[in-house]
Amino acid sequence: MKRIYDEKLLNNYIEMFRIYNYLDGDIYEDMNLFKYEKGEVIYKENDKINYFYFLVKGRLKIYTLQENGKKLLLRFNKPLAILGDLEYLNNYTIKTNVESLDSSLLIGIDINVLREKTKDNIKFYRFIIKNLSHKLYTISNSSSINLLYPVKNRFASYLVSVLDGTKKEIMTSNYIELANLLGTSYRQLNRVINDLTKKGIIIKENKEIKIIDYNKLKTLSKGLYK
Amino acid sequence: MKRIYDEKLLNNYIEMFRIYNYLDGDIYEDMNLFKYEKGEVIYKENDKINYFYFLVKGRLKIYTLQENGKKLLLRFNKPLAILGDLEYLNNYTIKTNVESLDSSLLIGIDINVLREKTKDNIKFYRFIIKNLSHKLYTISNSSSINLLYPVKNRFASYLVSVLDGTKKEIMTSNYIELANLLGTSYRQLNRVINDLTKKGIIIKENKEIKIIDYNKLKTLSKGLYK
DNA sequence: TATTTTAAAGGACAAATGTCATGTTTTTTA
DNA sequence: TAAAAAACATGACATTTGTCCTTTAAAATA
Repeated sequence: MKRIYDEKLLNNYIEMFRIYNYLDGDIYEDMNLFKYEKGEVIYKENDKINYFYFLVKGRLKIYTLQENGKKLLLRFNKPLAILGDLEYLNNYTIKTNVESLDSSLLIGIDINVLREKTKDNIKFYRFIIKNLSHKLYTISNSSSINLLYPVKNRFASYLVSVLDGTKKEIMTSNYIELANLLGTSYRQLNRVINDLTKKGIIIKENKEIKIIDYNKLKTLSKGLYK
Repeated sequence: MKRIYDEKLLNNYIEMFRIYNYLDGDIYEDMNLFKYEKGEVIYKENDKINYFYFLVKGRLKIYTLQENGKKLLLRFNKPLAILGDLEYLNNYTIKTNVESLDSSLLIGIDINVLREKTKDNIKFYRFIIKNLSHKLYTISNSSSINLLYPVKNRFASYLVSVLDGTKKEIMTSNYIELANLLGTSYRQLNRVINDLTKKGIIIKENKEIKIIDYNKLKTLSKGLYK
């Protein structure tokens, strides 16, 4: 982690994501731009929270570690995401690990300063509520899906949800990670991929998964993840 | 559902749960007391939301229905719980079913009136944020637990979490429902109960599960659910 | 380039879980 | 109280998933 002393860049991002819509006044002087490199950890489970962040560039991986050593990827974040909303009013310790997937830029504000300076800022509160609601909405959904459907359906859902209509192939950075994301083992993911390949629904090519039969995939996905 | 015209009772509950800590002024005239009987549905998935509720008496069951007909109990609610916080600022349709477990009393406020009258009420916003944070915190936790641990551990966790230190037996209203709550089948829950019984950890007696060896149960639960 | 490391693929077997069926017990209700 | 319905219990078998291991392919590095 490295602090970036670049007032102009900071202001660019404030402008780009219209952060002035949620925050105002003298809070800007407390904003610091931080750069996290690939693999660097931003939040660590069970730590006390020091900074509230806006992710303005790069991608983050959010996951939990379990006592049995297993790791569960909860989601990815891309700009504009916020970190620390859960801990903003309640004094929880951090409960998920956040790691930078590539070189990321975050605007950080000391959480106590933020609490103090926004304690009457209804715009910011509204922003926080919308963010929390969205996260809750998303996780409620994926949580029940994960529990009730076998990996085959969850994987199909995942594929459908990362496709954007036009694109018909998916870069998989790493199958082990993908297996974690789906809460399963690499072995099982492999079986499922083979199964879908045999059935002519997908094809694996280099590091890509190509969709052959989108309709069948859609059927398998049962409209999950939406 | 029946509206209860009892100003005094309503005021009792407002007093009992200190609702004046979160709301104030002329919103009280918009509060209605509703009574829901056992089995009655308060929120139905995909419906538009009309009322925001405070649960002041009784217990509620929160669950989702999946396309394959399976049902997943997300949690139980007891007073003081709130319904509609997720939909308060975002215009989502309702995404979980809420059903009364016994005869329940709820204070309901027309959601649009509430939105209008609390749009500058930072106390209420703070209350909502705390509630959303708590729900998110809880569900993140249980969600990863459900995915990563077998039913045996989840069931042990469940038992530990519903015990309150002194009590050593648990009323199970219904094993099918309990199986749903844990996201498994009745058959599998039964196997697990038999297994724990054989190992001398619990005993099933009438409609109760008695804890024999709390320490072993605690070990099995791995401190999950907290 | 040669060597080492990491990722990928899949066989073999065991554990966890689900579905279905059938019999028993308990509860509800006519 | 007798009949019907609901809850409970469990065997048999199939499916899903995990663990462990070996081989091969690809990528990173000395």
